[in-house]
Amino acid sequence: MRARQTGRLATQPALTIAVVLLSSAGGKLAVLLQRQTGAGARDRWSLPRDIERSGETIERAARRIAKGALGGDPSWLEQLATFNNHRQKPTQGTVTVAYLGLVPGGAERPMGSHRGWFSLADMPTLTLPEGEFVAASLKAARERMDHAPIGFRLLPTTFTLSELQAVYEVLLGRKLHKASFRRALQAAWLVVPLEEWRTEGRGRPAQLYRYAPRRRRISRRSVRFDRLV
Amino acid sequence: MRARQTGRLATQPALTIAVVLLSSAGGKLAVLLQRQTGAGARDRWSLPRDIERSGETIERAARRIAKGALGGDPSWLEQLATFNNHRQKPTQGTVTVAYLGLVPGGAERPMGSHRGWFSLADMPTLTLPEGEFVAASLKAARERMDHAPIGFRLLPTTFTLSELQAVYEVLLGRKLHKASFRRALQAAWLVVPLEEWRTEGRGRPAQLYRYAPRRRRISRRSVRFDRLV
DNA sequence: GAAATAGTGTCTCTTAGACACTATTTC
DNA sequence: GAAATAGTGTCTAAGAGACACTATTTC
Repeated sequence: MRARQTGRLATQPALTIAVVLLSSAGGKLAVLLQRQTGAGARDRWSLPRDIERSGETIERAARRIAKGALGGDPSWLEQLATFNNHRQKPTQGTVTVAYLGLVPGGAERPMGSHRGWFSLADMPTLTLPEGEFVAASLKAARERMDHAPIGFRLLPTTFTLSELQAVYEVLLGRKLHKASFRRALQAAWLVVPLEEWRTEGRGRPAQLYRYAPRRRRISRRSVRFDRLV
Repeated sequence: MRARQTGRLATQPALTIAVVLLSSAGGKLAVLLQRQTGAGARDRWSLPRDIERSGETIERAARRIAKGALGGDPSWLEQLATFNNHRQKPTQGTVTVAYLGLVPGGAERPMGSHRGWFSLADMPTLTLPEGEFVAASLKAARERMDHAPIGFRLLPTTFTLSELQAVYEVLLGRKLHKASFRRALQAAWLVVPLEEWRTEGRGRPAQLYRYAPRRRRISRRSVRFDRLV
């Protein structure tokens, strides 16, 4: 039952780990792409990815890849799913574990010529599997946004409530009611106001807030049949 | 960059796929376990599992394993996550993809001596990784219950509303209000009543229902901060 | 002052949950 | 009739969204 000495029948190439790094920039979601480096690499953008190293956990490999692409740690890292490319014959047997990483946005780094943030709307065409990873990451972010503080991980440590609302509007795909949004936020005891204000062009300066969940309300959630597909 | 001919450095054993099959029985959730067969197998219960076969999709492998354990297809099959057992030295490098399968309950099959349904409360001790798979499957079922018809997949095609409510109460971990539960169900247009009734011991017979989602209400869902941990 | 953005008070409509019932069965 | 389960009508309190404001900035 063990792998043959030839190493062909019951073995397969080491796992590939790909990381979809999402951030918010200017009211939109952005994904980090990089040009493939090395000799035989074609000149196209792709997700940060690498092969798992010997003795390394999948989780640690994902963190290493994210760190290598960002220069720092993401604020959130979570496994998405495992795919195998059964479509393409040449890469038959390739198994990729996709991860979702969230990066505090707002800083708008340019990131150089071989690496950059691309708005999801105007993104270069990726390979079919990589496109699926990005789609899966969006789906996951939207599904988990009310179980995990996804919105807060996409923003820097201090933010305005309008910025927070904009992130949630992008994730939900629709406009939210301002007063209602703030009431719900206040009732959940998730943010604390700072004694700082930020002026952004015209208009009244907005107060800055920090994510600091305080009281853990016993979430007496009911069944939500209305969200079923 | 390709695997060496020796097949040791950049390769690893084929993927293992494990399937957590959940069902509802008597107001409780049950998981399907089987005794390991074959020569070197120790006499303990474990999840249905197997190695991915050459050229087989992970998804198809999971379906094959589920079918082998059940004798039929599960009503729901979904990838949970991919784990590697970094704790145990001998199995270093073992990568397991865990799947969640839902099985229509109510039939209460005994399933023989080397295979059976175990209530989650009084389940034999599993290995550490397999225990994690079961825990992850419960977590996933609970998290996705309002995005996917988890409750309906755990019940046979016809069921009473009390049975449905009991399933959701197990998933939520708390009692639900009967009138409120039925109102929400009716508003979502998810079930249709049949002209059949079932008598269960004492009490008024219950009308049977069938899962048949009709009108797709435009789910104008708002942000739910109250569910954040 | 105009335009733009931040932030709030009040009203209404929906809905979850409580309460109290009625209905139909077995014993 | 008692006990048990199914199923419903009504009230209340909470919350989401609409509307209409006030507040503070730049131009």
